[in-house]
Amino acid sequence: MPPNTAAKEISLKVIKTACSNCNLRELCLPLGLSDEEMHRLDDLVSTRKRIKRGDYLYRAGQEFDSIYAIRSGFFKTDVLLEDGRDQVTGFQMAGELLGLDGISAERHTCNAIALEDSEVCAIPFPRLQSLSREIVTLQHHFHKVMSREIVRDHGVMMLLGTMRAEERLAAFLLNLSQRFTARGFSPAEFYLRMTREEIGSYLGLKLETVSRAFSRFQEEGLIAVQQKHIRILDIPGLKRLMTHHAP
Amino acid sequence: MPPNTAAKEISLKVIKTACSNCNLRELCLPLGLSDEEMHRLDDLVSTRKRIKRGDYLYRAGQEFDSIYAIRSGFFKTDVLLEDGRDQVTGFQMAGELLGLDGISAERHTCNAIALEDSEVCAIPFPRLQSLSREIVTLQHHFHKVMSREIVRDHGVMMLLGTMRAEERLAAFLLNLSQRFTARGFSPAEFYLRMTREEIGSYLGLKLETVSRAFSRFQEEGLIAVQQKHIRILDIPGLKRLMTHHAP
DNA sequence: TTTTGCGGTTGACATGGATCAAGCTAATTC
DNA sequence: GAATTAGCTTGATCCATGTCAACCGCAAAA
Repeated sequence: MPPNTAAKEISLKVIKTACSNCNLRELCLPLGLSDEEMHRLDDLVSTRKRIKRGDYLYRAGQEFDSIYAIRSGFFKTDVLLEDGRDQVTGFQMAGELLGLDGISAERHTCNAIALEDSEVCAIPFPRLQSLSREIVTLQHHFHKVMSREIVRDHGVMMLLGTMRAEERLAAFLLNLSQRFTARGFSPAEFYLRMTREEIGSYLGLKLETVSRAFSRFQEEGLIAVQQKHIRILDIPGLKRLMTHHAP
Repeated sequence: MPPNTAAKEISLKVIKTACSNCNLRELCLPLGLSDEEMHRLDDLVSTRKRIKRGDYLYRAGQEFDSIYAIRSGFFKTDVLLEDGRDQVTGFQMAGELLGLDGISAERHTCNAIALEDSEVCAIPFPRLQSLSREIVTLQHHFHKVMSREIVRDHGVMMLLGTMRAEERLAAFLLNLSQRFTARGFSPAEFYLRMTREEIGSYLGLKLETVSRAFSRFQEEGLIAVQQKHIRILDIPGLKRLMTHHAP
């Protein structure tokens, strides 16, 4: 192999690691930054990490030092209660941040587990804090990201507190669809990365209930399910289900 | 009235408005700041606002410009769904912050309603952002406060997703008890500021279920209830209820 | 003081989702 | 390619909580 080829490969790799060349920059932390600012962020976000399917990115109780931006792949986060019960608190995909809950006690409060082979950018939190004191846009955006997480959680609380099983699942599918769309994928057709049990845990339901709801949706022509492959056939129908099925 | 008395009163009032003289400073935003830093925060947090019982501090949809620190009183926040369903997303007491959800879209996403006559300090958010670029401790603390809110929400999701009615109520009472304790009140005896319906909405239960759970706790000698007056008789008993009643 | 009404309690009954159980499907391992 | 297994589907039954309804009690209004 001629040496210049190797050099090119290396340099390509370096370029690909930078925020400024990441195709997720409009979804992720760099949103709204100028070129100059983004290059300063590049220095910070240099560590990339591969996580195999099933592996932990971090565990509850571990010391917190970085937040993570998902570059590719799919994660779930879950919380464990002392008595063994656990709950999935979220599913995260490319361009989303993991670890914000750890800031509060400087210790992670949940587990983050890859649901497929994934790649994340580690962002050392103290350095992010310094940089966001210098780059106002970064500070503002970071605050918005944290706040958005709070709003998202309120949505989940709403779902768990007031919706019935089928409404919850409809809301879940519509949410996935919308997030896939934002990433340039089909809004109507996707593979679920999580099991029925994980969906159930997230939605406060048992896996059997999730399965039955999928079957019902299929019978009613709202979706086509084949294991983890989902095609949404009637988005307005799913939306109607959510608003008109009030008790 | 001699003029110097009036002057004294005014100056007292001014002093009382400042963070540096607020007895909540160890719970609230100023936590960890030096005297000099706290005085700089004082300038920012100058606007006090009284909210009568039943009145809105802000409403979902309103433009966001400030977060609020509760100086005295008690609030609830709730989210409304299009179809009329609503859910209480939290109860807030003195020293806690309201409005963090509004940062994300620069618009409040929930209603904040006083459950008793209350007083809040308005903190203009853009100014808080500037100041936290200058005062590192303030920046760090603010990040922790936001993160703590995320962790709290995960706790509620856990509660709504995996706990049964009596466990939820036990968790709720223990949480109140602990927060009252942190404010120097009795851990065992307090008045609820909210109705059974509001508790139910927060816990994802109907008011009848809440009422029955209260009665059951009383029968079992865990608490003494008389309307809104609660005395916790057996804190370990309530804790046991939460961990050993797993399905 | 009496009236009114909201919030709370309690009972009887209904039901959505949990639980238990069996069988199926499609990966993964051998 | 067969065997194994994790994940999924479906049916039968059960139970916690919701629903509906009656009544109680305290606080505000008259």
